[in-house]
Amino acid sequence: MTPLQRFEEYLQSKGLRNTDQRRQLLEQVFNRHEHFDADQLIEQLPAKGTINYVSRPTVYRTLREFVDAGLLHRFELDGRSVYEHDYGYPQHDHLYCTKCRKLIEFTSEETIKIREDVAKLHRFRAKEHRFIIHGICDECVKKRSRDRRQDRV
Amino acid sequence: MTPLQRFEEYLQSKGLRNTDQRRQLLEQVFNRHEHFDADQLIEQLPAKGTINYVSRPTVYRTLREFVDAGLLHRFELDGRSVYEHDYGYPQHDHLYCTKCRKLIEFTSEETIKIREDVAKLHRFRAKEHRFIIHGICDECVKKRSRDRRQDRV
DNA sequence: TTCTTTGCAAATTCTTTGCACCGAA
DNA sequence: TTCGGTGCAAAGAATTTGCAAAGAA
Repeated sequence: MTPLQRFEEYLQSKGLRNTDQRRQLLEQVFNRHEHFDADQLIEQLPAKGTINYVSRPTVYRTLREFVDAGLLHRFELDGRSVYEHDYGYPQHDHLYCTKCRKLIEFTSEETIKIREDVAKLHRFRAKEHRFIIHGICDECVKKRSRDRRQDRV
Repeated sequence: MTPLQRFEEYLQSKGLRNTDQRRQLLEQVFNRHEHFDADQLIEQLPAKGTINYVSRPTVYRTLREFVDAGLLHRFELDGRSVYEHDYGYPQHDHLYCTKCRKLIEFTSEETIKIREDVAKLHRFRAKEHRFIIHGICDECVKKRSRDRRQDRV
């Protein structure tokens, strides 16, 4: 089932309507695979006054629906919401470069095991988790040492 | 070295000043060990008009200094900043009950190992990490099933 | 004295809401 | 025809900033 089909089913089940704006946003969101926030999505949409324009409140409302429908994952980074594909996409965690703000995905079976062990130990009903490792990515480390060399010349 | 001594040293090294407000906030913050956000801290401070009142902007500015000084850790939860003791306190991660909003600490050596392995694999300079498991704590599970039983009566 | 700090008010950033009109089913 | 959806403007929540007065060293 494609994200579109899945979303249509969700709308049906909730008695919601399939509008131009929702289709437009779904297409933009599943067009590419990168992580994004509300502003980045709005930037890649048709501008105000153009055809297919979608207002900011509608973007926020629709992103919430995508999360409810199980199409997107939401998490917080630097105080704002970041979204990524969820539907049909395997569980993973992230490395976050605090220099270039890039998110790198990683998977580790160990993580799930820790989650289960810890939850059992604390009698805790784990629903989901966020494991984010902050640091500097390889590119930024290289760029920085290059810059330092040039500074000395 | 107590947090106060450590902070005084930090202020010295930066050429900053030891004010009533900073001392007041340090005392309030290290008085208890719970996690807190800016609002919770402000609530436990003397009210406006009272002696030892500290304004909201100063609370935010000072919390940032405590983080810079290595006294506090900051992380994001539900879109706002949460602080906890860092200085002299061992590394740990959290279970977060989405029902009662309680934060439960846990430690796991495995977590550090995953962080190291993943960082090496991706040539990533890891500085810190946030591992938060969302779910329902034991108390809330029990309370909920109690409520359900009563509903049926 | 000098330069940092503070409180106030206002600005910012991100997100949500009220409401009148529009539109899918 | 009936509700749900949309855009607009405005409201909110959390946090930050400009500035003049107060205060530490």
